[in-house]
Amino acid sequence: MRFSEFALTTLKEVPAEAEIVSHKLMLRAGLIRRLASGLFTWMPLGLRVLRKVEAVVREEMDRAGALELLMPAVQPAELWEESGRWDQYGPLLLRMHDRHEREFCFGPTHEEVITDIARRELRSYKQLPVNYYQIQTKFRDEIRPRFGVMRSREFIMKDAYSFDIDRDGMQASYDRMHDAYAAIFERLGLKFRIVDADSGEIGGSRSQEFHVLADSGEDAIAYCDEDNYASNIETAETSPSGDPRPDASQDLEKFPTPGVKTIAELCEMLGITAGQTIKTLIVEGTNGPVALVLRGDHELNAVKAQKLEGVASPLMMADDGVIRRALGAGAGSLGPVGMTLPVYFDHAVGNMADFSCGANEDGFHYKGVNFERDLPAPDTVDLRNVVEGDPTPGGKGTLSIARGIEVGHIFQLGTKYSEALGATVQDESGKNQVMEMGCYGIGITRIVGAAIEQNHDDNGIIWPGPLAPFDVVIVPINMHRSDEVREAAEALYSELGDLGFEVLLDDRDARPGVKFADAELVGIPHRVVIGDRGLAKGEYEYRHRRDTDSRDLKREEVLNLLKESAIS
RNA sequence: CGGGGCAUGGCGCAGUCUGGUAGCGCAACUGCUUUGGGAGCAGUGGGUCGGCGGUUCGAAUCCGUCUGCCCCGACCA
Repeated sequence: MRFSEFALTTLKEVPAEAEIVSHKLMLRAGLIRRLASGLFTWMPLGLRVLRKVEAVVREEMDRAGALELLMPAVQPAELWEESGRWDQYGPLLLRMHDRHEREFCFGPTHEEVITDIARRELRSYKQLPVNYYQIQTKFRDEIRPRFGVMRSREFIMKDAYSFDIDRDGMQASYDRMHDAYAAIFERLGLKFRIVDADSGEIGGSRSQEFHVLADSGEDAIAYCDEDNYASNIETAETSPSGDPRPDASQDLEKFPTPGVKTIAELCEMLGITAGQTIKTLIVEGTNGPVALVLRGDHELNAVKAQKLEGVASPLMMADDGVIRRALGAGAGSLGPVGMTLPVYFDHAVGNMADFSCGANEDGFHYKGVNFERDLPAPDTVDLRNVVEGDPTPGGKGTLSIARGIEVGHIFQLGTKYSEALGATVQDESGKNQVMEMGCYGIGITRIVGAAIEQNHDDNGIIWPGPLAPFDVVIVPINMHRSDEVREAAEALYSELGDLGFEVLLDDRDARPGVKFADAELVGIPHRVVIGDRGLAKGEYEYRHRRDTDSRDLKREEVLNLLKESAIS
């Protein structure tokens, strides 16, 4: 491709809408342009990258025995009513109707459609296992689209669905996808981690997420390499410490704390740390509000809390009126002493002694509170997010916390959808069996953003080789004034093209600095500079995007080096 | 959806408080000079100042209203 024919516009200044690096760089390098909130056009350069991702995903899916098909993006409401999700899915689902007033939605996912296909196509256990996949545009009417392509409303997803006769078969299909996903992210050259996850809205039992590690990631991951453990923080479990509770050494004292509303304020007033306090959160319950008690420095884990008996799911904090009616005090002055609501204590609270907490009376707190003396010893449950240094569930190490971008998610669905839609096959004895399903998603468009988050510097993008829109950029210096330079550049351009490289020839009549800056912004891995200066010595200048210095090489050396890089 | 902010050429912004000629930088176009790290000079094009309504002799500027976008929270590939 000749730069002069590529209609690429790069930006020196960043549009104000962009906040994270990948979004800024994608706009500046001309990969994407925004149409409306959460809607992006993939420009020619960006599309080249997208296609690279697709190609790798497709190859590995095919290799794993999955079958590609393509389902409609628009889906009839009836199917969603059959699965029960028409009412469940809520505003995330973009609904519409046709000229006959029939209801449809723009598919946010395709469990319903694929299960419908499966129940029509699959008759016998002999046809199983089957794993269908597609690479297709989804729409989710996100509450808050942001970060460019990372959380857009329209996005491209690879979604796959496996069908098996029994649980063992499903497990095998799941394991194959697990391995295929690992191979995909490996090949794409991304640093990633596989973590245990909550199965959430889609339903089902086992589920794991694939996270690209990046500081800007929206998810927190708890992991421990010694113990071979990794989990989304949503599902990382804590257990009671085996240590005995210390004895009480202080007397219970109630004291005035006018204006103290937060743990931080309480700590400042008493000169203690948050770890010596207790916070009491009131959430909506299925049968009136429920109190959740955590150590002051810990964070409530919503996924864990909403699974507790009597707690409303999805989790909702009780509003101030409810709290006041139930306890006679505001949110800043609550505590477990004399608590009249059903209450859950976090494991970590069970080990506390001489702690401080609210007195359930506005403007008053207790200090020197102790279990078994001031309130009954608690049964404890897992309520909080793990923190750095917590023991692993296996007990062999301690947890570290990293941030990640979720680019893949695999689920064991079981029979949730096959049951609802009646997707059965006959088994060996001729009896109808409900098929066991798994589903497997990869955010194709998100991968592009995630790759940039992980691979960039001050000058721009540094594409991992397999993702690069071009392999090589040729930068001729003064091409329009030097016949030697022009001929050398043209010759190299066509030769590399013949060798199968994707080459960008920067044939613009621009100053060198402009070309260098664009080459770096766009992030093409290999750069070959050709100028009169080097040609006089029979040399080209080569530099990899990751290198800080360039090397003067003979033409043959450049060719060999590129050929070698293509093999590895 | 709740809270905060913004809307002025393609992009980044000033001007708004205190009403009176729409401006700067980048980008684009033309010409000349220049050519190894985002060049210089001269010139050109492009904006109903987000929409609608109001106040006023006069509105980018004041008032009302609507829309769009961004940021902070619950959702997710």
